[in-house]
Amino acid sequence: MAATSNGTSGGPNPKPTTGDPATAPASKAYQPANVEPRMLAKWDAAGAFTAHPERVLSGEARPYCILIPPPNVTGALHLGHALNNTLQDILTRAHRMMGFEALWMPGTDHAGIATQAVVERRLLKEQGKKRKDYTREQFVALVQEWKDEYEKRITNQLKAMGCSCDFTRQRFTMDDICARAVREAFFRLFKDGLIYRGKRIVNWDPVLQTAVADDECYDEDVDSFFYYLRYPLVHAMQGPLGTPTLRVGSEKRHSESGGTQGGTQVQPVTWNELASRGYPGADQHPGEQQAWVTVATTRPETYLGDTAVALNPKDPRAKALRCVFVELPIVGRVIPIIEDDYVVLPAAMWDDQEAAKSDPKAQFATGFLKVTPAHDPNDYDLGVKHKLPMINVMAPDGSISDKHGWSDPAETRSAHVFLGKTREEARKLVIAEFKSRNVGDSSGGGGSAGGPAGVHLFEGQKPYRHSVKHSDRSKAIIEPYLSDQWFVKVTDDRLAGSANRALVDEQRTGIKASGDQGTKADSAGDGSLRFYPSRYAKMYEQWHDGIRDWCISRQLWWGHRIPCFYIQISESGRIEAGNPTQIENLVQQNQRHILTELRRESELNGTAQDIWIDERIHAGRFPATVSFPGVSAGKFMIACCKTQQSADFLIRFGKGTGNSTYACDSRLLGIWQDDDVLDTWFSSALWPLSTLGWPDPAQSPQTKGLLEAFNPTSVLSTAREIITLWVSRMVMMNRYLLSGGTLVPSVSSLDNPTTQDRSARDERTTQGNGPVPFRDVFIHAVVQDGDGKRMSKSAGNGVDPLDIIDSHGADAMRFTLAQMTTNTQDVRMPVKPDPKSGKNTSEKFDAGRSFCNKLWNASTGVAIARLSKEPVNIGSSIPANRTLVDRWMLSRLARATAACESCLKNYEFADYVQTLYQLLWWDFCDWYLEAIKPTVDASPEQRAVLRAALDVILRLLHPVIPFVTEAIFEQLAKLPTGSVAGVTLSSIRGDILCTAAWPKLDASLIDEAAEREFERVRELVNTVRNVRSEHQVPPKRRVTLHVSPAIAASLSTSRGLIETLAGIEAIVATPPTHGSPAVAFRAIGEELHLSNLADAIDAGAEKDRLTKQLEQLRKNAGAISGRLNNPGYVDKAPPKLVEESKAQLAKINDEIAAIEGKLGALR
RNA sequence: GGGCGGGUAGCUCAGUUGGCUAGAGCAUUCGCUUUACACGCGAAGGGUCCAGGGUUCGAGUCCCUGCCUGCCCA
Repeated sequence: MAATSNGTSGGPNPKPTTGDPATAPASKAYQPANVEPRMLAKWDAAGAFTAHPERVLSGEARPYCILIPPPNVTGALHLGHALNNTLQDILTRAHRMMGFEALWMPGTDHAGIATQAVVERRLLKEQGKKRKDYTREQFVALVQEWKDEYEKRITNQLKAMGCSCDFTRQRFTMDDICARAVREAFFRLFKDGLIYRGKRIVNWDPVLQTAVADDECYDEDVDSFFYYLRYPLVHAMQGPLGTPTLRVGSEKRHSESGGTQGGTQVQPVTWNELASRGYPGADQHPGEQQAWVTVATTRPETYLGDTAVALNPKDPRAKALRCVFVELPIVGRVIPIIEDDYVVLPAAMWDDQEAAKSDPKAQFATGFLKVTPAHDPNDYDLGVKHKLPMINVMAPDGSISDKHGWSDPAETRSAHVFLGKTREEARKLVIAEFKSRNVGDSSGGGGSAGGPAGVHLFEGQKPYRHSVKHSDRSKAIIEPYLSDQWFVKVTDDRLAGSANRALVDEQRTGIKASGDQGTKADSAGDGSLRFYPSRYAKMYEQWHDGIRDWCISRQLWWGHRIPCFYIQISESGRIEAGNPTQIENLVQQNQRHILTELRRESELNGTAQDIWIDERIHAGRFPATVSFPGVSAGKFMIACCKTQQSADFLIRFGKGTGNSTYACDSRLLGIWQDDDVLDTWFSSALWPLSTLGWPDPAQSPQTKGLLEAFNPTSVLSTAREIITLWVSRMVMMNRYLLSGGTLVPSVSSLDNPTTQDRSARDERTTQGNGPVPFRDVFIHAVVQDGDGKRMSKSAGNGVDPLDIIDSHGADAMRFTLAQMTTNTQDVRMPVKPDPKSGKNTSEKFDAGRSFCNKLWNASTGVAIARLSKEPVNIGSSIPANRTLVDRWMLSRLARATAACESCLKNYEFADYVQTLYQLLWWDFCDWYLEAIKPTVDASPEQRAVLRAALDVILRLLHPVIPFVTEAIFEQLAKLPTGSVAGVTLSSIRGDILCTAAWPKLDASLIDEAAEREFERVRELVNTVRNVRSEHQVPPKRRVTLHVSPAIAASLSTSRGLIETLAGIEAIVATPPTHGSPAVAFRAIGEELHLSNLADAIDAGAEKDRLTKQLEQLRKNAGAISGRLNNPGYVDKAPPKLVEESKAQLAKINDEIAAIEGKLGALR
């Protein structure tokens, strides 16, 4: 998509700018709406966020790059995005100021199934139309409109939040640049044997008729039943390999005879026979009656696809059942009984009855499990293990069908009753049919109810509540469905192994710190990927240890279409439809001919290297015939294309040779592309490559130089559930596709494609060693509501960032979100509707608003006001001239700057914000500004420090609250600058704050003596304030502080400070006049007095105050002396600590004595 | 079922290798229209650090068990 301008015209902030708020304040409070749009325009005009890769490539600047986790175009951004984007912006802005060439790449994700489902729902609701009422192209165009709309909304939200993204380089996962990367990646992985097509059980959504991923499903408890079905036992002839031939059911067969059908003889097994084989409980049944086993199932309708019954080898019945078969009622299929310890024993057979009670399945189990490999993932595994046939009995819409793998009903009319029924209908019908039949009835017999001697096929049902998978998008119950899908072989060591090796050693389990090498076969890691917080590394590693191949095909229209092509060969009436062997032969005979021709022509027109002609079909890797959804008989996979041109050529080739006749009188009818699209995560996995222009950045001015300059990127900031879905896949793709150090991967020669697999294997052992896509992964917290529930629109507890921006301002939102970002996994945001607007909001954002207001008022109302009155003199602050409070302030600034740098490095956002909160509010506003008010107008030196202090604070705060700081900086920048030795405040570009340099404060500014002395002042002031408050001295009343001559001398430099801050008329070195109203108190280790508090001292209040103090002191003294009386403490604790305790106790005891004396005097 | 978090003041959360009287913001109470800020200033109250056991001179912090709660994976 085209680059979007960084203008504010489309911005969501509706309020117009009403002029310079500094000169025309309508209200005393900071009004973000008056400032934010103007700052956006300013940044835009400066092109401040456009990255310059050439500066990195030339060595002028180090790169700093963050790729935005692309939000879905399904909807607008929510608070979770706001949090993540705030953090990314803090990092980006800070590093930009630190002199890095910063690129924050924005973009959006096409979110295949989610977006398609949203658009389909809207079309149905608004126009009553379904997807298939449109052509594929029409429908995709409609989704594209939706995408354009939401992409715009998302972009505007990002801008309103102040995100310093490089909007000139915005990407979309389906734009041309990303599409090129997808084709290239698919092509390479396919060619290298890392993408394959295969049959698997997938989560099938029968409504949307597509495979969906686990993360697109949710589990919900459903009230259901366990049904108990009886399967009659029979003898059957063995197949050639000792397995029984599946016998097709028959109308003709009678239970009493051993009729033959399809070469298999079937005879009932009687209870007598089982009894003779030692089957427990067989003698409880009439001896001549046909025996049965009872399977327990929650899904009776799938019995149509059963291909075995399984029981546990430890089951005492197992031995007697060997070499016996089961005949599926109605269908008549004869299936084997297999033994597998996967099967849960019924509770009664457990050795440990307690454990059996706690296993709900054991409570319901009969010990016999029906095995339906095509409709249950566990059964599928059993099917593979025991080499069972897989019979799919459903159509893609979930109805019972004989067109997708089930062929027996064609020969048995009885089973026809199920065809076309939905899963729910089929379930009822199966139960009804079982209820109407007896064991021993002919399988196809007419439904007569069991006579008195008959035993119902239906044994009963028990209520059972269990969790059932549903599709997120359609809410339909997921059908485990066997179908043809595309897979990435992530289990390959070049992918999963390489992802684990990317972790830094200290974050890998199984890697000992030193010495014990080789505990893991792949212990030689690259060590460049690091998780913050580190615990997530374990999750990442475990994911790869248990990873399964990744199903990447989706039966959707919205997405990257799989770049693989099929040919169809007509059968000229000579081939029996659906006959695998004949079709296979046809392929064998025709394919080479067609492919040879194709290769020759593609070489002639220059697209040969972009077409991977797949001859592995000969090795049986790709099944020639497929009778499953999406592919019909006679259609074969032939090639994978890398470019649109090569695809076009292929289609032309198909058309042009449509009349050519090949062997067996068959003809090439055409070539067309696979209908499926790729899982959205496939394109997301390439995000660090595609956004930076891979495979050929030079092709577009937007991407030129990006890949070389910015991959590996600096950090990925994302949510934890994304670790498995996205982080892992990006690492695998980046490392694989950039391995070998070549940016543009060379396409291997096609000279010898049939042996490619083996001949290239040795070279490939070095593949997967490319760079990681990002060095750090920061996992941020999940925003929850006040009850710990995840925020979502559907739950009604969501908060829209734009609402917060309207009510509190973008800075306030950012500040609050950053403040909440501690190392925990969740952050709670109590939500309540705003009484005025009805929109959801949270009081938590008040903190951010107050903070911005405080900064605004302190800056404009005090600092800038004073600086404007008496400009700073150039060269005016050198250390020798600094007052205590200036030295202290500079020391605080130097410490805060260092703390901020450390926090940013470690992704400690809450600490970063806390540091700045304390610096601004406690240090700068509460103490520094108050302290300098009486002196600053007369002191050029102090004005220089004030100016520098504000400047440093603005720079440190800018990454968190960019708007208000930029607006203040605008005013500050107009004032002349004085230098403050030790403080460097420079600019990278222009005179705006977002490209001002990060402040440099010399470590020598850290002044411990000034801090100690200021602490004394602060203690004294606090104590005086406390005494005043206890005695209810009116705030305006000036009191007199009496100190000893020694203290008076030591306070000489801070006398004015103390007088200002504590409301003191004078500090005198004489005791209060005897008999005058005065209060004694202790502070800074001395006994001091305040006089002139009031005309008369309230003795009662004073007594209360002292008594309270005394209690506290005695408690403390008790604790310390208790410790000192403990011999263990004195012997074992560090001596320094013991000494400190002793000194402390002495001091407290002194104070206790002094207060006791005073209390005595008061009585 | 496997793995990972959390449980500290009324609320939301800090609390570094175990060591000063366990902190902050909001809320509450009291005082204040003070010349930047009531989105403010000054002061105060408020905690059996989930429970039980263990290690230690000393545990909110380390170990074990249990309870509650949330998430990820299967």
